[in-house]
Amino acid sequence: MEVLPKELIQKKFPDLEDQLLDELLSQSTLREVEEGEEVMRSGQYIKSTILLLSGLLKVYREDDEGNEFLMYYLEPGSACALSMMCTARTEKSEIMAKAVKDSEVILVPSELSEMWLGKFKSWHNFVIASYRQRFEELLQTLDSIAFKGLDERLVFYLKRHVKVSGKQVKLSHQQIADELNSSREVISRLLKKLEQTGAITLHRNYIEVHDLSLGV
Amino acid sequence: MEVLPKELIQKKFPDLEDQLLDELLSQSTLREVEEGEEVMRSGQYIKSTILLLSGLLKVYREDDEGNEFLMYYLEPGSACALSMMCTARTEKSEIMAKAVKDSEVILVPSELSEMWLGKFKSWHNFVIASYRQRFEELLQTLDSIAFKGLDERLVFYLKRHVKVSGKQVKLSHQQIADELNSSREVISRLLKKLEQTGAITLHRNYIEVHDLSLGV
DNA sequence: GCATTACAGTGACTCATGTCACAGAGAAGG
DNA sequence: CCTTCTCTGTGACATGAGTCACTGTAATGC
Repeated sequence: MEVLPKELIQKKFPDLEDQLLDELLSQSTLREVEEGEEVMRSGQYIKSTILLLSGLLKVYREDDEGNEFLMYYLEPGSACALSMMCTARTEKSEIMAKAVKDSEVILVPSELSEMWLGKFKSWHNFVIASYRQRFEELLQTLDSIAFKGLDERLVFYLKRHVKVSGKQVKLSHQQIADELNSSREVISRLLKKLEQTGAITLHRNYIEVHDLSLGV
Repeated sequence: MEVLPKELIQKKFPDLEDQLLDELLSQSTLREVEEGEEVMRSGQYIKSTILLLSGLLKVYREDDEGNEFLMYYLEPGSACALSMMCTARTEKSEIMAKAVKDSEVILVPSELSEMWLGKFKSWHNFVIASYRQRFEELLQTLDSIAFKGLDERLVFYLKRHVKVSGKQVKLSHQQIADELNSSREVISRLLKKLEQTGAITLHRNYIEVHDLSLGV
């Protein structure tokens, strides 16, 4: 357990009121997670709200057979709505959060979070806003799965990735396939096509994105 | 505009505090919608929160080409979280709510709803609970699309339908196909298979559900 | 009662994805 | 330098789902 730098939190979460920050500082814990490490799993341990201070998390679904798909990324300054959401986790699949980069997260015990809802207007707004944003993102994901072919989903996926991590996409085809719940060979082929349109350039273990609008 | 029967609302929304009900009664409007009528469309008109008093609504997504798929059903006593959620509706697709049966909805202007969040603890809880529940249901839908084949999705769909409307499913194959974003012929075949397992019996314009667990 | 319409069933075909089986090319480690 | 592993590329094939064309059959309307 470390000292939380108030200024940093304030910078990342500018909408939270001062008094709340003080409580946050005194009552929550900071945790550093390494790239690849699992941050949470729905319904595991004591539920706490997770605030992301630095780094990058991905939130994804995993079913009983090990299939997974990406729900969305979480960037610093945002909260993992799940921890508040998932009262009853659904039958067979779980929601997982994993660090994509080394990250720092703040863990807020649920009772506290619950209490703050009534006590601090800014916390309340923050939570509501989080719900909204996640809901929207989830809808987008849903859309892309329901209506689009894998080719478009791949472009959508790359766009999101570029947005959070820049144009050097350091992923193997296998990893991408996993997150789209597809298979490597198929992704390889689609990526090849994208390369032919000039949208991207393929390298070993990373992809250079030029202009994804060419890939449609 | 009619008089809202307080007792009825109280019965359907037992968790809302008394004082809130009074404000609700005096400041919101009751609207009756007929089966098949559109209740809302994301981003249309003034946004208001919708409380369902009686009947049944379905909430679904529709993309620019007229494809649609069902998100979830709303039963009396629940709120349409969307109206609060969808600040920025996403590019090309819209969320729609349509009455499956004749229904009565209460329209709460957004400013009011917003204000109540701070003023009434019970409203606040109600809203949070709604968010949670919708989120969960959306996740379930997402799951079924992402991981399951159309056969399982059909079973999942029928189950939901039975839950809200009973074992006499009065739908044509075409309607089902639409809500699953599939095509009639395919649904016909799958239904046929289900009939062969004894899970259902097919009739013209309606399906009799016996035991969907046979259909897996 | 006859014509029309909506719904349901079926076979043939296409297309997108997924799977299997390999092969080559870099990386990594000794 | 040689071995081994991981990542990538590709062809052949299987499967699920969508589409087309057509038939039959119950409901509806005049």
